Amino acid sequence: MKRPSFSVSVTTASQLHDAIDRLLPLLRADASHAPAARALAAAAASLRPPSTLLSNRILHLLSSHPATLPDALSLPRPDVCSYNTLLAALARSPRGLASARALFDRMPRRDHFSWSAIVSAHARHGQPRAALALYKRMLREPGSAGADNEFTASSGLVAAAAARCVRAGRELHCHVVRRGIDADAIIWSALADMYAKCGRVDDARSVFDEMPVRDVVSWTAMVERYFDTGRGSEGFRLFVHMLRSGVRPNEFTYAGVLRACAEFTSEKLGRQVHGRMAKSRAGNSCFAESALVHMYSKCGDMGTAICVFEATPKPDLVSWTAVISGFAQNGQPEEALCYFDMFLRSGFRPDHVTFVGVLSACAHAGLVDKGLEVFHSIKDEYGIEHTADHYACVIDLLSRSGQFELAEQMINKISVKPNKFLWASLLGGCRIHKNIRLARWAAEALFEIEPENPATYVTLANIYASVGLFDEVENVRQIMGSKGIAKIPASSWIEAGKRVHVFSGWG
DNA sequence: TTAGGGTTAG
Repeated sequence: MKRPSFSVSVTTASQLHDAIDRLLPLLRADASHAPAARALAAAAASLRPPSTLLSNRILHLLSSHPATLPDALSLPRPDVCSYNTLLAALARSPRGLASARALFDRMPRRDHFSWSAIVSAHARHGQPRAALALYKRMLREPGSAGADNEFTASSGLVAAAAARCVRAGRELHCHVVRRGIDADAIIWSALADMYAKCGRVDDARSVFDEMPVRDVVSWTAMVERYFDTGRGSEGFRLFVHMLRSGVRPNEFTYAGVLRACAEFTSEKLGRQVHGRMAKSRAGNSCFAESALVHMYSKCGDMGTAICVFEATPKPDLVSWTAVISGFAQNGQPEEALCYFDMFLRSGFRPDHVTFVGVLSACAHAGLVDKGLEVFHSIKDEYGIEHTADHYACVIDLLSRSGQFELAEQMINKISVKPNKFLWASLLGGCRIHKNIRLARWAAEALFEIEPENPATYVTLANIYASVGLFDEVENVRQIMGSKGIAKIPASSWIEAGKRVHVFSGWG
């Protein structure tokens, strides 16, 4: 039985204000403080004379947790601030958009607090176009000419970013500059983010360069934008620039840069970053250390990866998953499964990512029964829905071992949309076991997803060649040529007697 | 004019 952590014995207005200050963070974190909040509300209601300020603060307190939000909604709303408080609370709750909008529409009066809350609510809840329309409506609304400020403008920018609408974003940018509301750091961050989300990384960089203040977060965000768009070298260059500017990286910066080192398999840079991390407090987070494990395993150095893991003081789910997946990807499935056992014995609960590692280990080790057992346990034992990646792994497992009947059955009753890894796994299995019918099926699906990927054509041609279907090989070659997918020198398709040799690469 | 609204890194 939990002891009540908060006792209500307050009578004066100032005692009530103090009590609200103390209770607010507690209630936010834990619904068990709901009775204390209700008691404060009762005490405030009996106070004479009544105070609008106090009742709005009570409203704020009660609306800060879903458990007490209904209490807040039943209280009187003396002024626009009361409405705004409830509006923001509804906008924060996962399915609260409709009720937030209904409240907004019923409000007797609206100010810039109300508009920024409703615009950002629509942007956050997947309705960015509606958010932009509301922003425009605000500008037209009689009597609200001065309503837009840096708060409403940044909500508008979030909406433009979410809608991937660079036209609206640029308009807002001009508007912000014209109105002179570009003075604070948040609006600059929102501007840079808007351009980046609209695919204009260079514009985001221009905004970044003009920012009046840049902190570690804005630097890290800008570096990440380069990585996310595949512009690794610019990202690394900006990271070095950041270090030279004297900005100290934190664990987010390190994790992002290491992830990029893994992606671009830049082991040398990764080791340098590791060296720097070792000297910094930020390097001590298990978050950054997981990124190190991931980087080393991506670069094929499981020895160092495991050293980093063993030295992590408190490895978490992500650290364990990085090790398990690392072993699986580096052709050491037994170690992967061994670490998975240790992980389970340490009392952790795997998540969907952990299972991708475990299943791919089973596939690499050819452990069909174990893999199927794990696959079924994901849903039956752990209550986790199967993802497209789980299916891809299990199809890999089945088709590598030639169990095409089961693989086909599974694909036909799959509960998610099959991804390219699933079809590529099936195609790979068909190559080993020379299954023409399913190879065609897989290749067709891959052509739909990635019409330009030469690997699919080459694999399919290889499969045809392996069973002597040379006309089909020629057919594939011609399709590739006609689509201009890759320049294939005729010498790459050498016909020697009755054998066609298909190279998997060309210069 | 106290209370309520806005951003960026995994």
